[in-house]
Amino acid sequence: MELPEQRPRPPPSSRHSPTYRALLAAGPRLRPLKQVHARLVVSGLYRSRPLLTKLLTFAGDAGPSAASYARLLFNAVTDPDAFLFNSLIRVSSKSGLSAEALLFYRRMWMAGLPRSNYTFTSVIKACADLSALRVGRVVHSHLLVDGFDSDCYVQTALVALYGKSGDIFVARKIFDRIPSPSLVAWNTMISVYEQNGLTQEAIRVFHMMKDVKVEPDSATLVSLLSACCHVGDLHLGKWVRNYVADRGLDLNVILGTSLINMYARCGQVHKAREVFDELPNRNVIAWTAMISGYGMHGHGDQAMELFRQMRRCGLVPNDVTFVAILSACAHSGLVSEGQEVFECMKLDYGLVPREEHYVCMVDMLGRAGFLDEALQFIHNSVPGVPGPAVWTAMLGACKMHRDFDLGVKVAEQLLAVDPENPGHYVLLSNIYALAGRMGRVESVRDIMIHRGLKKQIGYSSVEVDNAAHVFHMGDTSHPQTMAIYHFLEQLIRKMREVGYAPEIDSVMHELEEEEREFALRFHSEKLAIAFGIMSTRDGALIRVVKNLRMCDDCHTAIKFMSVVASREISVRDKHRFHHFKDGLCSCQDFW
DNA sequence: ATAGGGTTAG
Repeated sequence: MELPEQRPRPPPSSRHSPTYRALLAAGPRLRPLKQVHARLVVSGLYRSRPLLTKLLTFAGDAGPSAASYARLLFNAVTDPDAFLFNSLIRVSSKSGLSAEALLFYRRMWMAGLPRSNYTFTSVIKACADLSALRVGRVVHSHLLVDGFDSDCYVQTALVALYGKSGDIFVARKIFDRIPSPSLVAWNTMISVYEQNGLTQEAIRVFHMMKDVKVEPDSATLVSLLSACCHVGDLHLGKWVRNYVADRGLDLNVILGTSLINMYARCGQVHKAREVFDELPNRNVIAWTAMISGYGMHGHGDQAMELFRQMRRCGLVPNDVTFVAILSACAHSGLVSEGQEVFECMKLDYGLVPREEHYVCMVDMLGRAGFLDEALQFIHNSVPGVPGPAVWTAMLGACKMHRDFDLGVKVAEQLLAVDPENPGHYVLLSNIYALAGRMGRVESVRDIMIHRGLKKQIGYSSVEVDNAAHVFHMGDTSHPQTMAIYHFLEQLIRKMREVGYAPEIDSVMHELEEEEREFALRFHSEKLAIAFGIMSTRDGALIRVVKNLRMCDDCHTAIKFMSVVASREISVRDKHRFHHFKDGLCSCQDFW
């Protein structure tokens, strides 16, 4: 009987020399590579450029620690050629050593070696990772001189470079010049829009891509899901979910994590959990996403349970995981649990708390009403000068528990630490108003006008007829504007009849007195909800996503809306979900 | 015989 030949890997092409075959068999694994390296040196083949280049690229792909080994290989060569430089530049930028990649590009140029499209893709990627637009433009001019501007790989890299540096118009211009963009080029353009906050444009480009029959892959879908998160487009999110299932696409951990995040941020935390349970491979990031999802919905106990389970499974939580779990504790009033977690972070995992962790702790103590403890924590436990985020959390607690005198002191601290942020002036002004110090309100307003500081622009989006509709404060751009305002007026009248009284104090201070109530009535979330109620069938859930934190008045008003319109209304603000039903909010007013 | 572009968690 003939025995099958025992071979661990398929045989590399027999045209290759034994040494080259050994190299291919080693692959991007450090130990086998070093063995082949030794063999090269012993057999005197070390001067072979192709062998050396292949060795170097494999070394570069062999994990983060291998980059220095690749460097070592390169430095042993006295007269490196263009191929070897290209490999080294690529390896450097891939391992996050972008600045070194640029230095090697310079050395290559000084050595008088010819640059190719291969050179440029790697160098441009290095520039993109550094957001080094000025250097990037110089490199761009080099490639124009050398005539590589119609190479599709180079064009795609340029789109990413300009996109990452924030110059989306140039990115789009380059993209539009690509005759028939590849899947990767489409993905790059979509992600550029998404990363720059132009969600609607990202979705539009995705539809253009579908129109020209380019099949999306998992990278496309990951960007698309991120877009769904931004505007709360659950319909599109579900479409992605079905697309993955119908095509039998591999539910890899990145795509799976994006789906978990999408469901959680679109208000369907149980669906997020379903995806989480289905995921074949779960890493720390997937666990963190799920924990954070529970936290956002005020399910601190479930977040804690998952955190414990994660540790039992032997996974190592990282600093981001701790932000998620601490924030979950803060939003659910789990003070002693949170304090334990904070200690565990330092003792069991040797992590050094960052500002965000301190913010969570202050937030947690403050929300729960332990204002003195929170202040003490700032003074005793936060190292160095506490940053603006710490004071903002403290200020939120002062407002929530109506200690306006302390609030004023905290807000003044906040402004002292970061005098450039317009949002901080608004906070200071609001707390002065709440403390009844109207003279101060006026002077803060004058300072803002004098220094030309503007508030961040708020928006809310609501899903109607399977599409996200975006509203700004006092928005009149919607085709049904008149009807929406009329409907909202009527709604507010009914709300007043059952006891709603607008809280004028919540209005941004820079408006004139008579404008205040008007502005309050037309905050973007109120417009979005009015449009949602008038455009959907009785009893349908209204889902709104807002980019900023809701104001006090809106929070109260929406409770009344849920009563007079008999609707459940879910609002995701900057920090968490608010689920309004029968005049109550799921956050139990702890927000 | 040698080298390519895009994607994830607060």
